[in-house]
Amino acid sequence: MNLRELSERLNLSQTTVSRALNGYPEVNEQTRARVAAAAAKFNYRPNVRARTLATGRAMAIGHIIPFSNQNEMVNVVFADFIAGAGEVYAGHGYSMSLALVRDEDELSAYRGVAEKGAVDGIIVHSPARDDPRIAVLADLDIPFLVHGRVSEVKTPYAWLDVNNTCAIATGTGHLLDLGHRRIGLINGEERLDFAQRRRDGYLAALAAAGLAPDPALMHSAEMSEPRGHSAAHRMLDLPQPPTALVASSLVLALGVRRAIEERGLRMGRDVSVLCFDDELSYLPNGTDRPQFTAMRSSVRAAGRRCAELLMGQIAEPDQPLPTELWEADLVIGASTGPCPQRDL
Amino acid sequence: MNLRELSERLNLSQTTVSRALNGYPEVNEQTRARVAAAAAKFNYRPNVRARTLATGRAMAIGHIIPFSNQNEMVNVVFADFIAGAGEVYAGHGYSMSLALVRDEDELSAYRGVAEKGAVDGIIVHSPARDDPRIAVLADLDIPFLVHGRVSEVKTPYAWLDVNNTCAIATGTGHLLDLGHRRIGLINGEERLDFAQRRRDGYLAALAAAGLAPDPALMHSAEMSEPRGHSAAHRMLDLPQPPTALVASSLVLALGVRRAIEERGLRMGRDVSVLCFDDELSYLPNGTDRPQFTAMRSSVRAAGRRCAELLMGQIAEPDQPLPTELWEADLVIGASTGPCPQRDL
DNA sequence: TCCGCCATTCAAAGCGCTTTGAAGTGATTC
DNA sequence: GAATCACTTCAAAGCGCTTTGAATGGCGGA
Repeated sequence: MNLRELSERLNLSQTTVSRALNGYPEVNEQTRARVAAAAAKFNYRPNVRARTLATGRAMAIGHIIPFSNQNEMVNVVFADFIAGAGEVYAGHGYSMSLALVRDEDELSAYRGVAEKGAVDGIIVHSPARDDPRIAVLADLDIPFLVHGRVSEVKTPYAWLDVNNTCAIATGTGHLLDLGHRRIGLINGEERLDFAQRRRDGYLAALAAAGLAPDPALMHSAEMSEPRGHSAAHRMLDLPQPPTALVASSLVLALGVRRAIEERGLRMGRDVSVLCFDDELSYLPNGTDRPQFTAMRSSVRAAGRRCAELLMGQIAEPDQPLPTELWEADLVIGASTGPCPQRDL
Repeated sequence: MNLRELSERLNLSQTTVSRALNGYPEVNEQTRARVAAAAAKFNYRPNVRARTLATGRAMAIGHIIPFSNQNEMVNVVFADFIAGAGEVYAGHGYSMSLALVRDEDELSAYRGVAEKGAVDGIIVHSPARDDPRIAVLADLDIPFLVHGRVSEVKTPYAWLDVNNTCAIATGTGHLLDLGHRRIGLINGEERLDFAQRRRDGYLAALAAAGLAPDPALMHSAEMSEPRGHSAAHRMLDLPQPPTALVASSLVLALGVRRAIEERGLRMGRDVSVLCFDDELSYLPNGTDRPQFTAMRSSVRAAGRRCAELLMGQIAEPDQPLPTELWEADLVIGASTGPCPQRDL
């Protein structure tokens, strides 16, 4: 059942039927009711493909998720971000088009997704420091918004980011306040922008306390549980082990905790742990008395907001490009405590 | 730059240009080269919307992820499944359209996604025992495939599932072989089909060993870390606590482990834990000496296979509906050991 | 009675591509 | 020299919708 058939059945023109169904005012209310009834009766649904061709809008947002070959890990936060964005899209009649893209086909993939007309806008995930995607997208002349930032790109672009530097500086400062002096950092891959910024925050906090960084206390790798586990072990094996660890994600922190406990130590007493908590729905850190002391910022909320900002950009392309910087909250949990007076 | 413009520039008809670009044989190789060069030069990309209208195929697969209001948790396995499916789609020129759907708008959402022509096929996630979606989709007359099964639906439909009953029966049997007699089950929500089947497997193994199930040792809730944690505590608080626990997912098992350690017990010695491991990329259980003894089946591989099966169905609609049942592997890890001879 | 106006409705022109059926070339065959 | 054929190319008809610009008819005011 298509528009032509329906309009023939009703003895009306396609124009009138289309307008009746789309709520245009220049249709007699009686006619509109008749059309609506027939549409329901014959179970008519307009063909999306034809509609998008005619209107010129795809009513879809593209999300491009990069994943490399060496490291097939799908970003842990991705599901929650998508959930947040998806909620908003649904409320606005947009659909969401996902593309998982291997690093090496990045460029072609952008063409694939942004290929003329498949989507009205794009959200860029997991940007690297000098992410080439920004230039490509700017060139493609399609609205896009970056979840995160791209330090090395100086041309303006739309983004929403957590203040990672400040967050980790605050967190590290909290550990310093507790008296810790040897503090390790277990970070994500530092080619990614957020990880680089978190590292900056860590270094800034140490510097502010007059401490020199120790390369042996800085680790960077993909953010999985076993990585956190092995990195923590390695640091705790040092002649001068850290008394506190900063983990760049809750998943890493889980591995850190396992390592601590395997050594017969207690987290929060013998070793303090602070992590960044994206408030993932399936890995909640607790509300009243969180398991981990953390810098907290909901990635799901970020997804929602990114969706809103991008749709706003699409609706009003002449507005300045939106940028938003969110501050993370420090929440005190059970994983931190005063520095043990080990050598006194 | 569209096809018409390009063909005018080349002094060729749209037909020839279209055929040249799409690899049809009836085009002079010299002409084809000329067309290809011009297309590259003018950066021509065919408009996807127009193409799908003309061909009648959307070249997109829809994924519908349900989430309820009480429980906003996005299925943990979802990201990995999507990653697997996405890889396969990319290789076949398909794109992936996601819809996050609140339980209450389920029906309308199906119309939204399957709305005439938006997608060529649909993958159904997290089916419940008597999932109403199957009937709706069958009615919509669009190819679809269920990841999991729907026990109460008797009409044929395409599916791919892990043999959950058998997997958990095997796992529980393993614990029984180790001498455990009080074994707890920490399951997912049992309105979901897979959880129901896992429960069946647990009960079957107990029955085979001549043991009666104890309701106090059976827990069912959403699969998050804190739920595993609280459920384990509750069971270990019983006058006759279990000596072994079966957890329906690795995330639950993480909470279980935390509870065990909080009580000063050691997992694998004092309390054995067996879980179902979906081989999530960011929560690997280890390969040589896994942290947890587990029934293992890769959800990413399932995603890949589901995508293949669905695309096969779309390509050859007259073939019988595919169904596939996968067996999970028992992998022995550090979390299980012989039943402690507590009261002897 | 005529005119202009408002409320409806319509025919037709796209949107940009694919695909059908026909036609224009030489070259080859009888 | 006419007929056949393979190889290329083309004009035009969709695909199913939206939207423009025009037409229709009923009505009150002049």
